[in-house]
Amino acid sequence: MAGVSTGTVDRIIHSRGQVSQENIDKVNAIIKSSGYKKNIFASNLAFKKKFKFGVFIPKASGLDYWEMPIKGIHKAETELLNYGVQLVYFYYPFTLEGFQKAAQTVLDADIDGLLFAPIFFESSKLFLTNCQQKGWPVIMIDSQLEGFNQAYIGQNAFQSGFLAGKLASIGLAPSSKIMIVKIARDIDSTSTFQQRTRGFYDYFSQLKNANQFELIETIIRDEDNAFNISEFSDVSSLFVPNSRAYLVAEAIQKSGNLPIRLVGFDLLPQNLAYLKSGNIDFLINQKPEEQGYQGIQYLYKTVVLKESVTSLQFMPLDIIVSENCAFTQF
Amino acid sequence: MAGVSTGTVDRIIHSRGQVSQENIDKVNAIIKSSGYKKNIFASNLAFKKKFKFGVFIPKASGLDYWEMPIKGIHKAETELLNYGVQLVYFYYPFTLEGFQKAAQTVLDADIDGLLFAPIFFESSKLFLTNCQQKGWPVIMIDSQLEGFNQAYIGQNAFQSGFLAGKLASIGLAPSSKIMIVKIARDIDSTSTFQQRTRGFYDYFSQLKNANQFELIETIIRDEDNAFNISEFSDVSSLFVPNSRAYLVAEAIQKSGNLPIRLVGFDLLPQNLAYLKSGNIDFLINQKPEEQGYQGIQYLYKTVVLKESVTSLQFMPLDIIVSENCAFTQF
DNA sequence: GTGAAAGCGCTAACAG
DNA sequence: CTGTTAGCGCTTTCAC
Repeated sequence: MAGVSTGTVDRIIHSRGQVSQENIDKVNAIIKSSGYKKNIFASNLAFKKKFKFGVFIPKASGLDYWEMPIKGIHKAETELLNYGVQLVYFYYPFTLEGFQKAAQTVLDADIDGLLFAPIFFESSKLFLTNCQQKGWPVIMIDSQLEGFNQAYIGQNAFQSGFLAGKLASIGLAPSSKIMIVKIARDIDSTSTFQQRTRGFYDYFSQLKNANQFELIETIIRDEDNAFNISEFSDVSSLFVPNSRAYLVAEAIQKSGNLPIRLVGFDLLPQNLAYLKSGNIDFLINQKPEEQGYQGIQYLYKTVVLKESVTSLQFMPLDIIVSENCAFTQF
Repeated sequence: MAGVSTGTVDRIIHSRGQVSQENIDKVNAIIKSSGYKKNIFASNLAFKKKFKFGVFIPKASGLDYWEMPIKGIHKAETELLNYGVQLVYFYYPFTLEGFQKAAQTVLDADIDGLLFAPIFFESSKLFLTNCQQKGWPVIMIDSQLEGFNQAYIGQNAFQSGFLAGKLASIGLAPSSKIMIVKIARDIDSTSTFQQRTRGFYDYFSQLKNANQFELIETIIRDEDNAFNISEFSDVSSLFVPNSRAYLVAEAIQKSGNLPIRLVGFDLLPQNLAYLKSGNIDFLINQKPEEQGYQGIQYLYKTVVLKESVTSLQFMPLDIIVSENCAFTQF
């Protein structure tokens, strides 16, 4: 239509340069007016390059949280198999040293994009700077690296704690005692953990009658140490700001199923078991499978399809009780 | 590999016949052992046919529920535009006659698959039988047509009522009064409505102490009739088994924000407003946008990609409170 | 029954 | 800067 060859049109569409401005304008005008859209089938057929995306997350061991994002990542991998996408996995043992060692391997790899869980904040910042220098598109899941304007898929940790405040207190008699149970190896004093706790407190401070509940805390440093719930028999509701609610649930069950409200995070098999037995009342689901799946899809859309995608996607704050846990997706 | 031409292989793969059994076996064996998968891009490129899917749902009017699935359908439509998919919309006025009239139009249409909301049960059964005779792949959303072994994406209505029972009663003092508010034009006495109500009752009958709560009902036939909440000031918790909780919330607000728990369905703008104002406590989200989106994707995968997809997909029972409503997807 | 061959629309390498 | 052309893997027609 423009009186030029397909080669010229191709150069214009893909901005490969080496075309006269005159032709660029002419062709772009025709593309617009004729509503031309390229045929994806023909395009993918002819375009043979394979894309490699790195997956840089902690190694799942046993009934681990990190099995869950992997599940979603595998799903995306299967779906994109015929679409010229290949994943390269970099798992690392869940220690700072393990992370740092693996980080170097990742940086040496030949990849076109990266899915990354920035667990270790300081090291992650350094690592991310290196990635940016290489010009890699990076999508982060699970934890948000503040101060970096990078793509992130995961929950708003503050808001999830805020929500937990509601769940821990709804329907409770005024002046009830609510306790935060901090089961924290040092690794867990992550920003996510802190932000959830802050959000939890914030919920109560914004209530119209701020003194309606009494908030206390207890800290358990060693998670092997049995939690003695009977010490806290006057507490109505418990909040565990990480995935270890099952440890508390176990204690409650052993003490004869005390009727204490318990709110926690993550659909680990252990947590689900106590949800069904009634010892855990609410779990907030981070949708880790979805995070993994969406993360890979993000890379596909960004790198392969060159679409512009919103880079900040907060996962919904999914409330799970025993009555709806069988119907969660994935 | 089998020493035959591509033509022969093609005839075998598509079961077009006119091939010797010997070759059929030989080629099938090779396909299996070599793990051959056909290149979907090349296939679709050579196979020039465009696919038309019908969308057969009620016409949305104003701030209507049916705007929501359409949102998801449009999203899928945009995504699949370049993939040889075209949608044809058949909207109908939300009456039995409107449905029946439109149904005939749909049956006369030239489409390769159908997304369908079987609101009017009896007529839908007849319609569906006709679709099956035409060999159309059909995906139903919103309501499940029992007795038909057809693809469905939507909630399990019974279980959503069961969940509502939990939400309506959690934390309540024993012997509290809980009321079901049936705001039903006759149209609403749908199976979905009934099933939710049954699920709600079932929740209370399976409680260990079945007499813990007192359940009552009230029926409002004409939704323009103001609901007089002050008649029920001894009620602790209300359940509205359809999307009209906002009518009750309005009454509560007008009566001075009585502290009554209110549980309803669907994130209509009106409902969301009362969720934020605190007059509605829980909404169960059917994810109608997701249903529309997934429905079209189902047709695409089934018809275009010829993948086998699970045909029964229950939507999650999504619990929305004011603390997480800003983070729902879509 | 079977094989040969002409596209499908696009990409990318090559020759000017 | 521009045009030409050989595929990409599959479908389908036509000839045998």
